[in-house]
Amino acid sequence: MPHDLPKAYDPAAIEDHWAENWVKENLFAQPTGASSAEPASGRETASGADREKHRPGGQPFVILLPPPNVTGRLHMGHMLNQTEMDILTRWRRMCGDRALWLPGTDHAGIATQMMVERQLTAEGTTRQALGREKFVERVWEWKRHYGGAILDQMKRLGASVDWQREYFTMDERLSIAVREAFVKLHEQGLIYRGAYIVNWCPRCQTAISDLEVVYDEHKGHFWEIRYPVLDDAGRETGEYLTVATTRPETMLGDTAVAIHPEDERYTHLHGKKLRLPLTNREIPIILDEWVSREFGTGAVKVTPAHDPNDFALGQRHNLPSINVMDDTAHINAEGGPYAGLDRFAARKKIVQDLEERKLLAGIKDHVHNVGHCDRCKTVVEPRLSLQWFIKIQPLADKAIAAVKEGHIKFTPEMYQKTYLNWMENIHDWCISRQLWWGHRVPAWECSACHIITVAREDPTQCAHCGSGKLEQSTDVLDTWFSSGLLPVSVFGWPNISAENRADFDAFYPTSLLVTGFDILFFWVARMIMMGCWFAGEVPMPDGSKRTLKDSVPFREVYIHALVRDANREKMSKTKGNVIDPIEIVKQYGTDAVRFTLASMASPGTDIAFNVARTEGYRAFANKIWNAARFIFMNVDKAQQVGIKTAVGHVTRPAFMMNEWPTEELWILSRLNRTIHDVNLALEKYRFDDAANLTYQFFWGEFCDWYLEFAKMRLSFESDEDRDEAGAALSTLVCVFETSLRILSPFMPFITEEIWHALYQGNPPQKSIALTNFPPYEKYDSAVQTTLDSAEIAMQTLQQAITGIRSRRKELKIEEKVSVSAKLAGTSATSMILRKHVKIIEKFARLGNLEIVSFAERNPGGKYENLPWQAAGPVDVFVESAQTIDVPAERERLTRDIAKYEKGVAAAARQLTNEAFLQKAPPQVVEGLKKQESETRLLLEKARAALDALSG
RNA sequence: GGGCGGUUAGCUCAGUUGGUUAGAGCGCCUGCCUUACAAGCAGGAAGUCGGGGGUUCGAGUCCCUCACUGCCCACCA
Repeated sequence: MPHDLPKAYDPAAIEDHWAENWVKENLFAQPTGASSAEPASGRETASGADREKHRPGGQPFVILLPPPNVTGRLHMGHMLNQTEMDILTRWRRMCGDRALWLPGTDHAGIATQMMVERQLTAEGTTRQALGREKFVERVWEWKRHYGGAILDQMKRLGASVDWQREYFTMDERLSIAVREAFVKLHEQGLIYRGAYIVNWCPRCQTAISDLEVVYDEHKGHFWEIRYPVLDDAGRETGEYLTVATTRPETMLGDTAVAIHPEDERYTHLHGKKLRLPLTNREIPIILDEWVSREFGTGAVKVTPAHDPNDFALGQRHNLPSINVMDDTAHINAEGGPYAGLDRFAARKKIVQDLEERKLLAGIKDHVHNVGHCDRCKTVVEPRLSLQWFIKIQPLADKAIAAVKEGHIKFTPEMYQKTYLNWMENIHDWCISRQLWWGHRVPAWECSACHIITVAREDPTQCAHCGSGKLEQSTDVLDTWFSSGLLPVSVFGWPNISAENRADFDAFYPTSLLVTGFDILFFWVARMIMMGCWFAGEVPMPDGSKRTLKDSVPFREVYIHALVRDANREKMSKTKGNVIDPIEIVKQYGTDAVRFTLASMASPGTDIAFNVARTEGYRAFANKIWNAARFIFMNVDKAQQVGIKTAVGHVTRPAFMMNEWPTEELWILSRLNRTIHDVNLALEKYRFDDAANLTYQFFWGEFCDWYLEFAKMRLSFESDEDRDEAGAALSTLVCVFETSLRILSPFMPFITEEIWHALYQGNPPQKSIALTNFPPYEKYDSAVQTTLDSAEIAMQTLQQAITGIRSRRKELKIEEKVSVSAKLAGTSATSMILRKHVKIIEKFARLGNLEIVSFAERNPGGKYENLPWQAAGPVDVFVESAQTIDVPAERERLTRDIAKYEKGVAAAARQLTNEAFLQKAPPQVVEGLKKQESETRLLLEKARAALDALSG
């Protein structure tokens, strides 16, 4: 029997099953092409205009999953990222949009190559021994076997992606896009090849881009080296020019020493030459204003092949460049006696040799930043080498305009500034890598004329001289070159033909990008540049020219925070504080972990992931589970006496609304408000607000109050009881089912399980994910008035009940003991209370309840000598056989009096202020007046009570 | 060196355009196995909103300043 839920919620028992089911059923596949022309549902929610943006059914909502590395394992950052995307996608799908969430993996050049190389090392071989072709084959093999494990993990998390559209960045169709982009940019003169200083990783043996270098502060040294000054005949004059360097080994490649032209210390050296120690080469002294007179010794050794600044100097002064290191940062033949030494060994030896020759003037401690390879942490060597670059300015210009003109919106907003700042100071992008795994650069060098041919199809002869001796460049492209193209390439670019453009027309630009700031420049910025550049060439569906507005790869970017450990430390393998999401999921369930992440995801703040929080949300899931059990139990009871409980609507007649039980009107009103607020929160990417609102509604209102109230009506004894029970049950089921749909984007598993059980195996859809997100109802004013007064009534009841309970506790009355109590209020309040005497009696465990109006509240009889307790609009009076704890009572009252006095004084201060009365808005003044009089009343009561106690 | 954040209860965090007595979860204290749930229920304590100054009738919220803290960019050898 589907209603037979186990007593305790056990996520492990339900989640795997649904995760598999969703994939198997292909539940979230979005068919190719143009809209299925589903009519607009006409649903309306509160924020009218805002909702219009996407609310009409059938509008595309497209998210590209930031493709994880094919070698990747899921970490908390992924899980946060995916939870956010999934919540939004599920929500929009349920709102009637054509939601498409597109998954894939990235070939991740360096990372993957490293992985397989490590494997080869273990086997006692190397990629060089294997050869390029075999190696690449090997990587493919690896990818087929182990790659994409992360997507399986993603399936386990219930990500509602379209698995039919899964891509890999090295897929043929995406490779075609990469090639087309390269060739086109080359044709446009925006790709060039040249010898420049690039960041070189000696371990990876490849160039890397500026972004892939991370700088660490390093306590190093300044070595001050004396370079002998030569006279015109080339003899040492006995004078020395001292230079300071942090990398002495690069002196082997020095081709000058630079000084500031106006540095008076060195004026006499203008035009002179120096002997470069250890190599005996003669190098000139050059004058350049770039040199800072204050820094170091004011004389800079110039090594154009190993430093970007020196390279620029070399260009200005026509200096030769001598590259003294090989690909592995060992000194090459240019280094003479040092050839073959590793750079650091060479450094040591050179310093030693200089010292022996008395050419070392000093060693100073010097703290400076040293660049490391982002991937393998090896110290990066700036090095002259022949690479491919993108002349980035024209692309950056468009990318800047796209954002400045508001075609792309960042959330949180501040990232727009970060983005623009980077984009406005961008440098040309080195896109070639000396790796084997990746997209080959489509350029061929002719061995006859040495001219390069760049082509879409592999050329058979040189475009320049016709020679057949062509060799393709051994370089591959930066991984981010291909991922930068994804928004266009996944929808078919560059093959956009009349028959073949349905996807592009329907889904480009994508709606939203959800990602971390760590790849803002790597990926987000590159996608914007490439998207604007290439999509701009694709005409609009109607044939008109595509403007920048529709060329952007996405309309919005939501940037989320970092997930840290419970102590706010960055998670890292070396620190050993990495939390494996899969482990946590096994322990607490996916739903609880998702809810944890969502509830903590306030924009701009890092998330300190704390399992205590997850425990709390597992408890929440358990709460939902047990609410379901309770409801099912009653539905079954009803069924036994012949009452059928339909799911999905309230059965009480609307025209009798005023007769409905207060709690029903109240919960419907709260539900509607929750729907409104959750929608609003999700629109603003306030996952935390949305989650907390839902939590508060379900636990704090639905379970704590409504369910408890409803229990009083759920009796199936007499016929009369049964009618009432049936009606109560149908409202209960309706509200519960609606709550499940609100919860479903956050907690897809438990809601799916319970929802199916609710329908006893005959659900109206295959999944709760395919139902509608509850629409916010805008009621007409008569209905709204009824609901509003129900809210006031309910609040009064809650305050009365809580007040009595609190009073009982203070009087140390045992919970089981039934006592008498008296409540007083205004005539309106008394009326509400009288209507609900039974409820109050039950909830406050009273044997007798007397309700009076303020006018008649004077204590007497058994209540004599007992103080009143104010509970909002109600005065509470509880009988007690026990003697009162006078000191405790006095303490409480004194505390209250102090609080009230403070409140009254604060209010009075403002209310006697002419300026406030004049300038503050009337409702603020009114509110304050009301508050003041209420507080004053409370104060008087408390004082009277204290007096009574003393007297 | 330049830029951007953060500082609110013991902990982790909310707090919309300045407006009534600053909230939540966890933790803590007290009492309850009340037949959906002890992963629960009921009640309770707890904050000079980092310091100082200013604007305003009114400041957690706006401005200035200081302190501490985190991140991003740059990379003068």
